[in-house]
Amino acid sequence: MSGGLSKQRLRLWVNLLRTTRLIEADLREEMRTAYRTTLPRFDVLSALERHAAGLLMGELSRHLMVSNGNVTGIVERLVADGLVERLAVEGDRRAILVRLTQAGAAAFAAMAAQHENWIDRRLEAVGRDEAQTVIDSLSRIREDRP
Amino acid sequence: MSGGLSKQRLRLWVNLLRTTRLIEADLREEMRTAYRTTLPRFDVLSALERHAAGLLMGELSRHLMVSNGNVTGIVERLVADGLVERLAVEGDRRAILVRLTQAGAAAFAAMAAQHENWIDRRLEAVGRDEAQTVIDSLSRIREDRP
DNA sequence: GGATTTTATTTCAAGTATAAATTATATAAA
DNA sequence: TTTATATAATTTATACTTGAAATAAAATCC
Repeated sequence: MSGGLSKQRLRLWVNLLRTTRLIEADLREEMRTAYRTTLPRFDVLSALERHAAGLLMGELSRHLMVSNGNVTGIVERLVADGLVERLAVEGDRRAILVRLTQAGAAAFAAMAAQHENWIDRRLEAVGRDEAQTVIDSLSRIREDRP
Repeated sequence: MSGGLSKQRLRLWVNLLRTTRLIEADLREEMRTAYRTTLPRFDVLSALERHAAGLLMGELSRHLMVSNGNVTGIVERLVADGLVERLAVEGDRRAILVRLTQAGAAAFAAMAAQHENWIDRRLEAVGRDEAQTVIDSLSRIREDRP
């Protein structure tokens, strides 16, 4: 045993989990009261906003790191609300392209600005360099695993 | 605007979320295949293991940072499996004390050792000092907000 | 003591999540 | 071509999750 290093890593994991959950809870509450929406819906809109040409259901699922079937349901509700549209894909009749509608893009723009503010306040305790340090560590963790 | 600091904090949040989700997905898969169980169940057992005298439902819910009603369901299933027991609380007939059974303690002990190994491998990329640095940053984020 | 409020938990409806099975289509191989 | 295999998405069954409402018991007020 390497001097309790594995215990230290376990502590890191617990800290990661608790911090993420805490911030997620705050964001969920803000989203709910300010926009009557949920985090998963926001996440979908956010991914689509970064891909103006649209995304396939599978791509969306991989971007968000949630299961395929899950995305089906969330997109369904967003379509029902007119924020998202589904389009047939030229040359592959299995695939479906999902894209923001104008209403969806507008709704997202308003939310995204507030979202950035909430995060800014929530992470007030970290400055630029410290943030970069943590980002680097997290990136290395994610990349370490082929 | 402070030179894009809020954008940097947003990047930090995205990194936090992606890393946590990635590790959670790995752990869920390990838990499922190795022990036919789920992360939420493991989390409940873990909290109870750290409190041998048991926890009230409300305490459990606060520890795990999940809603009250949620804990009810998970504990229910753990009770059905004989890993957890519910006890009346002397002097307060509203409260319910939840505690590991012997079987639950044994099951958890086996899982916990493996869990630490999985985390150790998953966080191989970070050493002791780096881990401490990240833990400090995360702790400060959590504490910054009364 | 009795009314009011607070606290502890459960129930409920709706949404989110997974894994496994299914459907439909596309691609490759024989 | 026919057959086999792979891919894209949905459906299904089950579990997790929340917020709000309901229940019940305690604590506080007057």
